[in-house]
Amino acid sequence: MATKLTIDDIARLAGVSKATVSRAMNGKPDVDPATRERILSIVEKEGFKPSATAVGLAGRSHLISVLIPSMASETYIFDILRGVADVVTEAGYELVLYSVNENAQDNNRNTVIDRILTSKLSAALLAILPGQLGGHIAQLYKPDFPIVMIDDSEPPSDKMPWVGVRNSEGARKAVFHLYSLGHRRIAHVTGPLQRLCSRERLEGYRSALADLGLEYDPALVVSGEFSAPSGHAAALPLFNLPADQRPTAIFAANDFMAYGIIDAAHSYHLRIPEDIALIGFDDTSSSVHMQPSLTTVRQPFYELGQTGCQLLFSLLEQSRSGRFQAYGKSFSSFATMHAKDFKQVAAMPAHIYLDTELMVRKSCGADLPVR
Amino acid sequence: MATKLTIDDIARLAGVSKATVSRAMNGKPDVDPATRERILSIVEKEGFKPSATAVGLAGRSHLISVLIPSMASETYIFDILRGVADVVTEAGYELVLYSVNENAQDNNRNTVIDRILTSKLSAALLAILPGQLGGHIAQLYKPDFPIVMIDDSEPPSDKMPWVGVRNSEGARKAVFHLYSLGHRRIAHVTGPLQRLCSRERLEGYRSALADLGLEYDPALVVSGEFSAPSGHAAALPLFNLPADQRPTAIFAANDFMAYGIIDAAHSYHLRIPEDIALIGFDDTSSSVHMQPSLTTVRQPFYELGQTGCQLLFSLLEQSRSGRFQAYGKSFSSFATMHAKDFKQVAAMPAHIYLDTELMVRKSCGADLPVR
DNA sequence: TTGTACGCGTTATCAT
DNA sequence: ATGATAACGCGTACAA
Repeated sequence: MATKLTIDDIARLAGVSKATVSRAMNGKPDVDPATRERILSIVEKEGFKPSATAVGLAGRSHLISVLIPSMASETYIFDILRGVADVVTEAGYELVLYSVNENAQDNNRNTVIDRILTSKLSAALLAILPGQLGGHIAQLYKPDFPIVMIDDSEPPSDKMPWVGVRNSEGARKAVFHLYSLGHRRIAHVTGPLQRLCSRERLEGYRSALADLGLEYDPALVVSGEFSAPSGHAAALPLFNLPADQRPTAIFAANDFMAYGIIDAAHSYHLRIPEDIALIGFDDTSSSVHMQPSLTTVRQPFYELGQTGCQLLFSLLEQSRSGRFQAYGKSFSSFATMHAKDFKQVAAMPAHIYLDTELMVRKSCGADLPVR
Repeated sequence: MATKLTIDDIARLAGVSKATVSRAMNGKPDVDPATRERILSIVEKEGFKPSATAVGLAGRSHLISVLIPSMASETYIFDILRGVADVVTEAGYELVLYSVNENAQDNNRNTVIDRILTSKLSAALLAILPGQLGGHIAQLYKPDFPIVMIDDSEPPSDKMPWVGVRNSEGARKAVFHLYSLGHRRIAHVTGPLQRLCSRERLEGYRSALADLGLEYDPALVVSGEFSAPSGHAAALPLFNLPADQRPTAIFAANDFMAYGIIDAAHSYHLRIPEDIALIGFDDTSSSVHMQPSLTTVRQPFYELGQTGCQLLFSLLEQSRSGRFQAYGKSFSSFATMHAKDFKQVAAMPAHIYLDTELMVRKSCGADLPVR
């Protein structure tokens, strides 16, 4: 059924005014418990859901805008998005998706962002914009419109709430693991160094070498572009080194470059992992299917989305003054989350770092005898 | 800037009433050209954008709801979504994303769908729901709320608008190609047969065999579940056949199963493509990176999303009575699309089939001498 | 051709 | 504790 039931209908059925119905549903304190109970049961029984548009017009939007890069071949965006979507849905909110063309001029970008701000459609913004795109969001910081950034962009300012991954730690896990397997000449193929995550992984690689007492050899560090072809290209100078200077292991700054390295190894008749051990970064969904299956540093993309979204809700909670109640029992899931998590959520720090996990598979040669 | 500019402000600046502003912006016929020009230029100059919420409340929602499965490990959903997002954005609409849990009870599903319908937030619905999920959408057909389904679900009724792929033709391309390379014992690993796309691919396989004068051998047809492990498992009975009955080529109903088959071949010390040629289906983004790179039947996922969305807009166009104009020059992109494409778009058929494309790579052995 | 007035569903404010 | 009323911003009959 579910037709054009309005708040007036409920008010009439309950014999009260619509104001009271609204109060009851939003958990305002000043409602007689008996009245509230009666109203909520009618709401429940009739299956009344407030019109999202009307709520929005009245300044209580239940929409969250989410920005993603449109060209993203990088499939992990989807995993982040799923995390976001699940939390948004759980909270009884809706998700409005905008895709931003990375190649477009600033103009285009700002158009989208303008639209989000001026349409006043949504209550907050979650930006999943890797690389340079993110910087442009920084200016948007307004006290009444919560924004959270997810991903590897540099936190543009101390004020901008931000969720990311401990890239440096992740890189260290990879290098330590290779060391434990007996490797001493460990190469690194970096990502584009204008991106913070690339620099952090490089930094982790270097600090791990230092901690292990290994010398940093510039000949063993090649930079790529996060794509498979660039990984292939980056592998060539390493493979062309004299056998006694050639690395016995490579840590690639992402999985796609590792794919390219596998391909290059084939051309050179080098076996992975017997001749060269390999570890990637990301745990892209296909990495487990590669031949050999790719050992990699897993980023918790789904959790990244969840966490970013929770942070956003906590900011929303702060900007609205402590309301945010559940819509009767029909939204009990949100009520639960609220009761359980909110005190601590409301105290969430502005910058959150999540941990990576080393996924040990075949390409690192963990099941081979230590060299 | 872009602040709280309302239609009243524009009206005041133009010295007319808000009604006239509204008419001018929506391309209503009964506005003096000079007045319209003046109003639009002011709109342009001030950068006025109507509040999306208010527009929605007034019954002119610019939101499109999109349903996707939440558990989708299947990354192609994201490609479809990008196609949808780009068309939606191009049209000056916004996209509201809902993820549906496949495993949840009907209850859960209907909750989401109910929310979409009763919140009256969006003007139309695009459902990207593979498999069984799709069936539930069928009942939703209402004349005033356009719905389009994308994907492999069976078109639930003649009335339900639907966009899909020519699965049978795609399968035929694979089999014909293998035949041209000299293969005569061609096996097929099917998807789950309760899904229409699996049955269609099987049907294409059989019809191609028939056309080529090859006998259909039930021993060469094994069913899988669209996952890599199921592909691995399905390969075993084929590899265990006596050498003279063993297939020389396998056509897998999707790429993930092909990955499993590659893995199984390793265990059996069978080389791909030298001993067994392999073709998959989908062109999942990682297939090009496999070792060997996977020859596969490409589905145009991005285009699927675009087309589905265009179909949806054409239905929207039908249900609103011939309006749908551009918002002055700021939305010129949509105006362009409108002028260029709409006549034909408005005549789009309810069911649309897109073509597949055979991507020839290494795994089929196309660069080997014909057997 | 243009203006007036109402409706959409909710929340805030001020009364009671 | 509850009610009445005024926004919120736009589209659109209906009137002029």
